[in-house]
Amino acid sequence: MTDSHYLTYIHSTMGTTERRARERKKRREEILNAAEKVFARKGITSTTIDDIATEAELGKGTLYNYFPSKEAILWHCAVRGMQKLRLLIEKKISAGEEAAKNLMQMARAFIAFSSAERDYFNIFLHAGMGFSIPAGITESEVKEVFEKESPYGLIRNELTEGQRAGIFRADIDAGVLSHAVWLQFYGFMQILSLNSEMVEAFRLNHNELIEVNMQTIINGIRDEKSCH
Amino acid sequence: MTDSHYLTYIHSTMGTTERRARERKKRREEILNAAEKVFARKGITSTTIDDIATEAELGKGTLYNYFPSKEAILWHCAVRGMQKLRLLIEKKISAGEEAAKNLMQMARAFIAFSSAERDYFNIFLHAGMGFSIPAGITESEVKEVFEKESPYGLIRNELTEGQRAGIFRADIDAGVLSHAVWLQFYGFMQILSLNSEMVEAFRLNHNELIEVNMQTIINGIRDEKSCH
Amino acid sequence: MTDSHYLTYIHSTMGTTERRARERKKRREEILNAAEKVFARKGITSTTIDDIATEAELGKGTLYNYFPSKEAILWHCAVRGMQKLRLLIEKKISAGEEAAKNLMQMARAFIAFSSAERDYFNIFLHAGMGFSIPAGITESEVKEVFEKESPYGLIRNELTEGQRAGIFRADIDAGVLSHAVWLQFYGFMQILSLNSEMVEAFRLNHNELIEVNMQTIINGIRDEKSCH
Amino acid sequence: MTDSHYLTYIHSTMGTTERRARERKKRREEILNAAEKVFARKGITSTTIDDIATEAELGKGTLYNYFPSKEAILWHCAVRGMQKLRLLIEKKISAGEEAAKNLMQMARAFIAFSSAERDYFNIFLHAGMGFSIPAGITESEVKEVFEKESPYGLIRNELTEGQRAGIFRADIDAGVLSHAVWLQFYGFMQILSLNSEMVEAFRLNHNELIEVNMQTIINGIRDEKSCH
DNA sequence: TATGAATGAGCCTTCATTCAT
DNA sequence: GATGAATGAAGGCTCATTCAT
Repeated sequence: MTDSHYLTYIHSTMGTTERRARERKKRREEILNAAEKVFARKGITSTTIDDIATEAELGKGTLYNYFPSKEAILWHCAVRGMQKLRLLIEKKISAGEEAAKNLMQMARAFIAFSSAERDYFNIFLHAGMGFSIPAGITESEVKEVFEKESPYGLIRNELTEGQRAGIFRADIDAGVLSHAVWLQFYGFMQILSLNSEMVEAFRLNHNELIEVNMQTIINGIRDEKSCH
Repeated sequence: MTDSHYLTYIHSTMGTTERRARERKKRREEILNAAEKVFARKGITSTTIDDIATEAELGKGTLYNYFPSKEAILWHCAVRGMQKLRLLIEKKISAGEEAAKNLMQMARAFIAFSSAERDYFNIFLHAGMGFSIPAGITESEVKEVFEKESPYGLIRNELTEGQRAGIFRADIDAGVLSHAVWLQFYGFMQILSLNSEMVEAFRLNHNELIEVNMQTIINGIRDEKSCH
Repeated sequence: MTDSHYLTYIHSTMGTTERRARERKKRREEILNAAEKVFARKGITSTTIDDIATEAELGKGTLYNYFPSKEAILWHCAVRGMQKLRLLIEKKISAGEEAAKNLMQMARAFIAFSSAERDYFNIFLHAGMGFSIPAGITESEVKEVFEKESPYGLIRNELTEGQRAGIFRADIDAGVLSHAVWLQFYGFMQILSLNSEMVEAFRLNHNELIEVNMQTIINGIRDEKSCH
Repeated sequence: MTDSHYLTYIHSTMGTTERRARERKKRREEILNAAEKVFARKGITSTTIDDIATEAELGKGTLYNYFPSKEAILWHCAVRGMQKLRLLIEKKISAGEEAAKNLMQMARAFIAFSSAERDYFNIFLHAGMGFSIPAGITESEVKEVFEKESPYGLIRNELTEGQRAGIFRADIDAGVLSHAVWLQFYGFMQILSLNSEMVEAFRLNHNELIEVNMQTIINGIRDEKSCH
């Protein structure tokens, strides 16, 4: 019974717990990976728990050791999407830049994302992401994700900055304006992603549509006095 | 067997085809009425064909003599909603008025509708309305409805007029711009209607949010040169 | 258009409705027949809806057009069992006979039934029959069945008569006494039916046990003064 | 490494087997304690192995080191209940007392127990206790428990004594009579415990019902000649 | 011995659609 | 045209038990 032995014991105990937690986390991620794949391949409503389990090469029951319901799996996929989107946006903006330019950069990141990760928009919609509260998830969880993981916070920063600099209309509360802009960005991308067939049927150019839209929004919030 | 009886018989024979068509149409409407009631009461995904049949006081099979599928019923409800919305908008605009004012009036009609007929927004969303192509409905049917029954045409008129008058940016094709605006109006209302809980959770003012949004869109498409 | 034609029309309409009802009833009975068979063969908890559907040569969904749940099917089987038991008892008693003799006849009918229709006792138990209120069935339904279909009413008649004749103790309210006796008959048969293995393990004679028990109960309620 | 440390080590080695056995037994009891708590709280059918493991603050797998199955856990809970009941009864009877009085005392103990420990009756019922043979438990184990731990033996003693004293009918074998009485006591309590709702629905007095029943049973086995 | 992740058969129920009458 | 009984695939979720560590 040396100290080292004792320490080893402690250490191994700590290691076990840690390893367990690490593996649990990894498994969770694998399940979400599998879910995303199947959602993309089969569509969300057609995806069954079995499909996800098969894709994850796990037993059906195992999934329920990690998530309380199918809906929760979907929601957590959506959270990941938000995180990805936010990271993408963060890369495109810079602290010193003019707010309107940053906002336009954000918009472009949105565009890039919506085109590269179209599946996430379906997930966002079905998860009620971007705003509603799914069963099994608490309101505060949703709020926290919204504020910390979604791009909302970034938008708000730019808007506040832009108002201070006199570029954006200051007659509207920054909170309200940020929500409005977020919902515009978001709602538009979502509706577009839902309806790609019709965009094609009308022979519209998807990217042009988005570009126009984003410019419109940003123009729309400019302080009119700043225009000359 | 009186004359009147006989005459009635003759008469009914003569008009049989017409009457048949009239009655068929009436029955269709009744089914849609029933469907809308149930959709509003139980929510769309929870509504079954049985529910609609019961509400319509018809046999379940009868519904299938009038519509090819449940989805089609939903879609036709959505078409009705579009028609209602369009009528509402038409009342608010006038031919001689300035395009920007007419557009703002349209926006207000949208707001009024989305609040008075919230159920229709759910129907729009679930029907994939506003853009996608449901099973059992042909693409051309969808296109026709979109162009003739939806407010899209009205928006397009105003935008064209506004571009001609130099008020709205003319560097963008009217078709693209109209789609962009329509999608903005529509997508925003929809996302809002889906997420009233979170609007409340964040203590936002629903109407203010809408008003700001609508103004932003219209401001956004103004010709910047027109501003001084 | 003769009267007869008219009448025929009416008649055929009536006939259709009637036939429908008749067939519905018949189908219900067939389902219950099938259920009873499977319950007896596989045991109640092991029986699945699929088993019953297969036995009934019907689709699984069809069963749900006739009964709201598996539990309800079980309960209705139990009701039938009660009716059978009551009929059997009614045959064994006669209006003019002495109450104690009639009661003993009842007891014998109980014995006969519990041995011939042992499966019903399992059904009674699992259905919570004889007293409790299963989901999907209203309390008043249960009460009505208990009073009209179960042997309870017959027991009560005899006890009242026996009290009047001075044979049974009259110091106890007839209602209470009837319930007590019913529960004794019933509970005893049930516990016995549940535990036939152990009866065999102890090499007890099943019928003797029952006979002794029944006599004991009837002796037990005799008016002690009547004894000399 | 102090002496005490060393001594402890020696000591623990010497007594290891004993201590092991002691601890094993203790652990078993803890599991049963936990199980009983959960059974009472959640109802037996709704209780899962996980629930029990959580309540016992043990891993799920550990339970399987102590009991072969969930059913076995339930059965051992039932055995404990029997022991409690038997102890309760033993306190109420005295060797010198008349058999009929002792029997009535037993009945009262039964009543007290069924009311104070209602959960045990549910356990008894679900364990098939009182008579049947659960999987994982041998017939001889069941028999032994029945004879040594259940109140059956006490009942049998009194009946034999009562027969000898000429108070109870001697025309029936003591074994059969004891079983009959035991089943009556037991079956009646059980059926009552299952059906408290209906007892209330019929506005019956629970305690009166029991008292009447118990008296009836005891009266029923009296030797009729002994009555004057 | 203790653990808890993994398992997967199994269950009840729903519901859009068909079709014989 | 009207009806509603019949269908059966499909789906989300549970949970006793096993087993590698």
